Amino acid sequence: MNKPLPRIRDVALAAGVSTATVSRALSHPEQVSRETRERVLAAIDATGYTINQAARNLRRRRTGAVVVLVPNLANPFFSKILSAIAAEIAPIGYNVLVADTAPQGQERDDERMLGYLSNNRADGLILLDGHLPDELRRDIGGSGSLPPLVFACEWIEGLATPSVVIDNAAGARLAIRHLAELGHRRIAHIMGPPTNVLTVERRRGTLEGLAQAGIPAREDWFLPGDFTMESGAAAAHRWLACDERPTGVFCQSDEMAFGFISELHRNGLSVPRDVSVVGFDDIETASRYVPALTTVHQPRDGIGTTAARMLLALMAKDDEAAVAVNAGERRLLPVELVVRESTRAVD
Amino acid sequence: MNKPLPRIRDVALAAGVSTATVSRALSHPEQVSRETRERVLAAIDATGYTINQAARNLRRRRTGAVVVLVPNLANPFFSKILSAIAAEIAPIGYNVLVADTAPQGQERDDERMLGYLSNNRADGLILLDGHLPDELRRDIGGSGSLPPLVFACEWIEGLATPSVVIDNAAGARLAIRHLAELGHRRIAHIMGPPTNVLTVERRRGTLEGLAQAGIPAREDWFLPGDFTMESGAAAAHRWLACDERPTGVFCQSDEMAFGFISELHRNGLSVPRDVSVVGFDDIETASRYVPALTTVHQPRDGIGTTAARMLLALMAKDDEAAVAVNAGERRLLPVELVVRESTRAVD
DNA sequence: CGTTCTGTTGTAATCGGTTGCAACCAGTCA
DNA sequence: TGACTGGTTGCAACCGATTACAACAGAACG
Repeated sequence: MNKPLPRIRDVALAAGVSTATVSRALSHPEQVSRETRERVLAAIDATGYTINQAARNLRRRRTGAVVVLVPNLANPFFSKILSAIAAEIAPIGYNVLVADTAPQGQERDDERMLGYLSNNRADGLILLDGHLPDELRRDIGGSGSLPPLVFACEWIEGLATPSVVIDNAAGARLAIRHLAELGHRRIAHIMGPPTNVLTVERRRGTLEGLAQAGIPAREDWFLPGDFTMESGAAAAHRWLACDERPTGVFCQSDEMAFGFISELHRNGLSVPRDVSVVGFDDIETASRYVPALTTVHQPRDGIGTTAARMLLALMAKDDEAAVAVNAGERRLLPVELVVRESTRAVD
Repeated sequence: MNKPLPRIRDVALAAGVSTATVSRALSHPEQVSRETRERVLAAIDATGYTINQAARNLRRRRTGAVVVLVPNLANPFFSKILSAIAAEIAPIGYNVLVADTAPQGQERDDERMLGYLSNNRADGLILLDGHLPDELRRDIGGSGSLPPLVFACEWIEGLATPSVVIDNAAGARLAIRHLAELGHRRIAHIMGPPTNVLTVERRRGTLEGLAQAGIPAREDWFLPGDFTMESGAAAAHRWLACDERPTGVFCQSDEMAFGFISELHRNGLSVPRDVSVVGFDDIETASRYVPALTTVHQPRDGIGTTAARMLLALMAKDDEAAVAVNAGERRLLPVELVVRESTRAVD
């Protein structure tokens, strides 16, 4: 039933050449005469040979894989980016290996995460998670034995690593300005996890936006959250409890906006009638929510694609100098505000 | 900068033993005396040794990877299942390799997909996509050189392959019965892609449900769709055009329900006031949609977890007979209806 | 015609672990 | 004391590709 797979030797035999020639016909076709090449290809066809990646990788001293560390695979925001990365990298012949840094139901397993990073596991690394174990931060900083690596979306403050990110502060400013232009003066702000870099940046942008609009910031209207729908719902209760309710709310993620809006709905309130809401991310559902969500658009495809291309570039060049040049490069992708139905002018 | 990684030989040297002993200390600790084992572990620590997977895999004639074929990574429904699979498989020491069978922006690349299936790419396979190239179907049917494989969610009619699926027809019956019990007699049905097995099953369940409720099926109320929000929106227009509009709509996916509802909303209609809507899947957003969506719940975690465990079991046993027993096993997971706000009794 | 060059092919070492087999040791038993 | 046992360990042959190097043939050249 499980007959042994044909090896390169079998192909060589069938084609009447040496294994070296077969190997070259596959890896460096230009080094083989047309005639032999065709004979080899025919033999491969005849034998049904497929290359043994493990052997090739061992000899070539590489792994043929790119690891993508995702904070939460189940989150559509990340899976879309992952999808774009895969679409870019897989056709080149690399395997895309996903690692969920915070798998559901399990606690973070730093041990295993570190395992992914050792450079005999992958030839390249894309990190969508800026929240890494300290041990690793040290590795990245020092010249540890890490493969080329690119951050996407998130990053680690103070580390000069290539990364592709959006202008989070600018996005937040856009959101606030939009609300301000609609006449909102009492603006609440639902935030992400306190230690998250995105939270910090968007918070900064929010403060700047408020300042630009001449609206004094009220810290008690900066509500805690963690990017999830549930935390958005929790924030809704805090909002309901305000004695002077803000008329506009900027949520640091679309999912929190959904949670917020749906919880208000359960309490008989409606958006944008009773309050205007702006999200952040522009995930797929945003345009099909009720009401369609006004939000800050992130080019998720672009993020994934760009990160993948940067990584491939890094992996391609062994040239130390060139790598050094790119070391700290931070590609900044533009954000834009998409105005839909969830915001309206104050009465 | 890029000093060579320590090899097993270096560890052996440091510990004063042979490479064989180091290898055994790692792979078969019980075969090594406690004393030596500790010495080896200390040496590993001291040298910073990490095992070279390519070498190990080559020698062990395995790949250490499990491939998951996903129809659409960007779809939260699948990414959640993938997440569950990863959570189950990664801790065991396997790499989880994802392959998007229909990557965005690119056409299906059957050539590459087949590459993933050759058993020197992965030790096991989980297929979330029942729509496979013919060439492959043949491989699965025959005793080709495929690794153990499990279908999840979808499957291929007529192939005796282990699979974990939900009772799609039962789910559809539940949905229809619910609408019928609320007094709906004019019921529309928005379907998935015609060739999809899920579409077929759910359509069958729908017909059965209608029959059980004594409602004659009206084929002109079976609207085409493809599981996406956009197709749901398109169906909304067909519904609007009906001269005698159905009062209840069963959508074969939550996303189509979102599309349908949001498009009605844009046209000034509201759910469940003007029409009751039932979805299918119970994706994360369903409970936070406005209105919260009544839908057929799929245990996505359970699907992923079960599929992963079945695969691991298959991979573990070399026992041909045992494999044969499991060959056609179809694990059926239960569905249930979650009643929320998007449905109500007819006036 | 001898020499050099170019293009093609084969030989064999190598990548870095794993594991069958044999050697060895100490302890047990007759 | 010698045979035997069971537990540890080392030797060396693998796994299956890649590639440095050498060999060789034919072309081009003086």
